[in-house]
Parts: sequence; C-alpha cells; structure tokens
Amino acid sequence: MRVTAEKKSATRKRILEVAAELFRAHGYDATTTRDIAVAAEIATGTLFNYFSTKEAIVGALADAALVRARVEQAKIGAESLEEALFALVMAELRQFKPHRKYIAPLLETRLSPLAESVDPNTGDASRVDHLELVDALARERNFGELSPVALQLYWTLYAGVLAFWAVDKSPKQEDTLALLDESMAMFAGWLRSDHRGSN
Amino acid sequence: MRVTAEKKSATRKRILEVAAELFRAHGYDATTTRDIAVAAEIATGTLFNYFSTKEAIVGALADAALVRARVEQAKIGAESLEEALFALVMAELRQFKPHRKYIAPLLETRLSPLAESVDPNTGDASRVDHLELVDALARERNFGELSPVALQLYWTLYAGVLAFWAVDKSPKQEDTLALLDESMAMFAGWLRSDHRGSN
DNA sequence: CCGCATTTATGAGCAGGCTCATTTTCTGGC
DNA sequence: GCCAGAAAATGAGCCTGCTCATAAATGCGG
Repeated sequence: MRVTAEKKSATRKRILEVAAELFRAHGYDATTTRDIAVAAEIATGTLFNYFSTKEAIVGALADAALVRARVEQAKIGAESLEEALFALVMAELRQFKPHRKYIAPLLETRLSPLAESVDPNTGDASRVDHLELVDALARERNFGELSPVALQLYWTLYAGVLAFWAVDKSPKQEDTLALLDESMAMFAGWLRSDHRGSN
Repeated sequence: MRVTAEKKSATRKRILEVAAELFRAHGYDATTTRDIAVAAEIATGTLFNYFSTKEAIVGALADAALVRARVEQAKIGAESLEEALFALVMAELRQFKPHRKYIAPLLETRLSPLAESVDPNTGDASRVDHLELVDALARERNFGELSPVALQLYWTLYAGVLAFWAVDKSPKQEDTLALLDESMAMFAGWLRSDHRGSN
C-alpha cells in the first residue's frame, strides 16, 4: 500500500515535470495531452486519472509556485499596506517567472471572477487564500476588515497586473512593476479615503 | 452582384439571429457550430466563411451592442468624470443585458490584456475605441492626456466590472452598480491625486 | 497461496471546432 | 444564350480534449 502510494505520487510528479518541459518548449496549445502522456510513459486515459483537465496540470504547477511564494512572502517585513501588497505580488511573480510563457491560458480562467460562480471546492482555493492574506495584512495595519467590494476591487487589480505581466514585452517586465506599484497605491489610497474616512 | 451581396449579408444576419437564439436557449457551450449551421440552413463549412470562429459570432453580437451603446452614451451629459464613465459603462451593460447568460466566454478572451498581444487588426478595435472615448472624456474635464498606465488601470477596472456583472447573482445586478460606482470613483480619485498633482 | 474486492491503467472511441479539396453558383464578355 | 473564370457553398474528415467499458494490478481475509 505504501509502495503503491509512492508510485502514484511519483507518476504525478513525473507528469508535472514532463508537462512543464513540453509546455516550455512548445507552448500550451501546441502540447497535446497525448504528447504529455507519451512523455510520461502512461496511456492517455491515465493522464486524466491524475488531472481532470489539461488546464488542471498548469494549475498544479501554479499552485506549487504559489506555495513557494507564500513562504517567501512570510519572510518579508513591510511597513505600509502598499509595500506589503507589492511584496506579496512580487513574490508570486518571481515564482511564476519560469512558467510565464505558457501560464496565460490558465490566468484567464483562474483569475476571472467568472470562475467564482462554480462550486467553491474547486481551484478557487488559491483566490480565497490570497484574499485572506490581503485582509490580514490590512488588519495588521489598522484598516478595518475589508468589505466585499474592497476585496473585489483588489482582486480585479491583482488580476490586471498578472494578466499584464504575462504579456509584458518590456525587456525585464519592468513595466509590470510600474503597473503593480500604481495599482497598489491606488487601492491603498482608496481604502484610506473611502473607508477609514467613514469609520 | 448586388443581389448576391444582399444575399450574403442576409445570410450573415440570419446566422447572427439564430446563433443568438440558440445561445440564449441552451448556452454557449451546449450550442455547437453544427447546430447553428443547421438552424441557419447552411453547411458547417459555410458558417466559417462568415465567421472565422465560434467566438467571433458572439463577438459580432457584442460589437453590435457596443455600437448601440455608443449612440446611447452620446446623448448623456455628465458633469464629473466619474459620472461620465459610469454612464458609459451603464450604457454598455444595458445593451449587453439580453446576451448576459452566454457572453461570459467572450469577455474572458476579449477583455483580457492577454489578447492585446495578437496583431492589432483583430477584435481589439473595440478596446481601442473605448479607451479613446475615455481619454476624450477625461480631456474634456481638464485631466491631461491619460498615460498608458492610467489607461491600463482603467481597462482593468472596466474588465473587472463586466466580469462581475456577467455572473452577478443579485436580483437585478445591483451589486454591479455598486462595484462600478466604486471603481470609477477610485479611478477618478487616483487620477486627481497622482497625476494632476504633479502637473 | 488463493479467490475476491477495490483500485488503477488502458486505448478505442466520441464530440465538437475547424479545414480544405471538390462542387455548385454566379458574373461579365462575347 | 453561352462559356470561362471567380466566388461561394459543401460536407467528409482531421485534430485534440476527454470518457468509459474493459483489463490488469494490488491488497487482504482465510
């Protein structure tokens, strides 16, 4: 039973490795699920015992990156809310970087609030996690609990930054930094004027 | 030649009509291109002589709605920038309303800045148009020309509102109005503090 | 060791978006 | 009318994500 469990997780790992490699080499669309299965030395059907969807494979790669980003973020001390949010997103972008070329299709479906309508046990756990962290960072700095509208606005801005980053053609994606900076400044400024003011 | 041209545009119109009807009745995914072709009394292949993609059909429906929205918007006089932008987006939402149930898949690909990377002669004409109008509205009210970052931020907020609206479950989508209001207030406030201040 | 149950792997096959070689329809000059 | 060339229509068929009936593999009580 243990041997089998190990083999199973080894297969899963192998799928993720070969998929990442193929996606990086040929892009998301040009990599077929059959390609991945062959490279991982399993049957096509078996692939779908491990991941319910082609997109779920990229999703798993992204989740792993987000976990690493969270660890990185926890080490950073930031004064203002702007700085803390900036650092949070930067940590994620650093981890996403190797996957930048093929992660776009995932971002579209995963960042969109359109995805939120589906049942809550799906992959929007990462969104909930992220928003909880943002809320905690705001509370630590004496902003009240963030309203649903505030969270929605934050998420929109966050999604906008990631989407921009995915296609940012400036040499080192420095344009994304500028956008992120302005986005977080805008959000924090709005929070202070529109919310604290009425507290 | 003229007769033919008329017949061609009649076919196009017929495709759009039956597609809208089928999408409304069964949703975007459940409606196949074969269904549309049968309902329009043409062959599957012919459908793709008129629209290069299934999504392009929804795109054409959306474009028509946007044209009507623009007409509606031109009639509205608004004082502040917030009010003008609010009115602009409201006009679009009113026109999109009949298509709300099936328009979501289109929004994902069309609103995302991810789409901007492709060549500029594609469907992002509507984005350029919209942003030019926003820029004009801002100029009329003595904001300077909007910077690329400002336009990017605006577009992100706009996309966030539309995406929210598409899945808004409040009875009359009144939650969308609140979000739109806050979004535009945030944007206009940021414009004033961050940009005019340094002029 | 041996059935037996449960879990996992397999690949033929389906569905649906889209293509393209072929056929049909149209047009303009004689 | 009639014919050549252009434009449009056609539907068989390709590709690819995904499913599902079937077959192996594994674990376990006796």
